[in-house]
Amino acid sequence: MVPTTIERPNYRLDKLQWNMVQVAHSVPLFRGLSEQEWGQVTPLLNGHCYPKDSYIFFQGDPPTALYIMWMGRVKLVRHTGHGRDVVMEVLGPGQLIGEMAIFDGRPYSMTAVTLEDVAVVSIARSDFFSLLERYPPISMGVISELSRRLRVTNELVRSLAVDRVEQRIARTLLRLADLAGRSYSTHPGAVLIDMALTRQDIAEMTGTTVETAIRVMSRFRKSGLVASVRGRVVIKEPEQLREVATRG
Amino acid sequence: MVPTTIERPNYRLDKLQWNMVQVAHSVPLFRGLSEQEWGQVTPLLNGHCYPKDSYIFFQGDPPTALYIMWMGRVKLVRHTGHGRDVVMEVLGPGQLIGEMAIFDGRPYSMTAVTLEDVAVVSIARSDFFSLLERYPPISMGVISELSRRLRVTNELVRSLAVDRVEQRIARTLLRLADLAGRSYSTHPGAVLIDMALTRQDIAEMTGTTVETAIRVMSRFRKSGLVASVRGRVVIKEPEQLREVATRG
DNA sequence: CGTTTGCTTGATACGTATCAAAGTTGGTGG
DNA sequence: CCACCAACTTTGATACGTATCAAGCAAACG
Repeated sequence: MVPTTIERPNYRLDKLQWNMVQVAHSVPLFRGLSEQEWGQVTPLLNGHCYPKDSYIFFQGDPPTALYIMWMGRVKLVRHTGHGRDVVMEVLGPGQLIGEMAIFDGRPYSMTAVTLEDVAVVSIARSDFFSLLERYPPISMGVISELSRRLRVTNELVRSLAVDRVEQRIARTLLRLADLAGRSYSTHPGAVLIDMALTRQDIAEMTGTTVETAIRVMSRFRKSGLVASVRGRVVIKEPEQLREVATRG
Repeated sequence: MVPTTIERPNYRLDKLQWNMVQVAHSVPLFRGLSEQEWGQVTPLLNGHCYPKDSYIFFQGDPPTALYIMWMGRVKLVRHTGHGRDVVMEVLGPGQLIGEMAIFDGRPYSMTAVTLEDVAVVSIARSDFFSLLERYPPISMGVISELSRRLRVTNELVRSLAVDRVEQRIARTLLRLADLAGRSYSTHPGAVLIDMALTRQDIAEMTGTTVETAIRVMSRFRKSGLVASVRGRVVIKEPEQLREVATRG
């Protein structure tokens, strides 16, 4: 069986029709704007497509644009001196990329890497500022997204500070399941984490090494908690995994 | 020598005169407002004082007010099940406390504990929202503060994920020196971190145990990098400490 | 196909947590 | 002023978790 059907999203990126009105309607950031205001906003939006495993921007780049996820998922990676990168977050449709850098003008603090074929909408830095000034609901959207991010990151800090690798990985899997989970027919209650995810990724999300991530995942597999299907992780026993995540 | 002079700020909290106009002028959040707008804002502000080691709010409390630091410092503590608390951040004058909770209405995600005598200004949740809607510069201020916090927290995540305890503590000390450092006459170049700071605090800021924090600090002391003076840390050799922080 | 990329397992060393006990300091009240 | 108490600091012995180094294996890919 060729995995192509599961690897590729069900749209052809190169033929994607950019309907900015539709974009403006479905992106949370623009919720709260009136019909007329949408008319003002849409001309400022630019559509872009990126294939899997490509870079939207690099850590250290000057902040030129804010990106809004439209289709697919990206990971935000923080590079460190010694090849031990850290994945800070995985973002999906509707979420913002690069807001911090855009806002304070400092370079992007992370690299945005696509996990699959991705479509995004960008707004030039200067345009974004004029939107912020003119439309209070947009500020609200930004604040809301930043708050959410801060909460997620705080929880990550807590987990890194006090949890052991096993718990951190369990937590991460459950979080990813929330983000990209679909029910998986084989097992009742089983959840497929529907995104390309290497052990290296898991290691970088949990602040550990590939080998340790593999060992933990193997242990989970042998206990029947998870399984791997075509490079994707299936959580077979969400409840038991949750137990692992919370026993400390 | 009585330590009172160094323990207590140079103002008497109980006699603090709340001049809200002055507050509004010097808090970054209100920068960008006109004279007239200040007049609208100040009636919504309430002054509070807290002695050292008291709680402004607890993790889990319903979000009733946003606080703006005026004098002194607080730490934001995340409690975990097993007595291993995590200090997420130390905040000083001008910074916001509780914005996230206020914004999304979920309970405070951390406990705010005063590190010394503290004066804060509070705004009721509902009042804060009306300010946000009416005055775009305030939204900007909130976004700015959230961005800053997110950057700091991201760096903490990176550090917890890849650095060893020694480096994490070195980094933390340098960060605190930036925040609350004053030059210390004994040594040229030496910096006194002017806040009450137990080894327990250091441990909770770096995701380790008291014992390990103590061992590392002892090592630093024996190498002449730091010293302890009346419960306060002096960085005697900032450059060497920076070297420890960045070698990895 | 060969080559790359990701996965897996094992042996070993190192860092840090944990448990235990004693020393130090600042504050309190007699 | 001293004695005492509680909180904080220190040191040591030991166990455990995880990183590191080294190999081999499987699957994907041009």
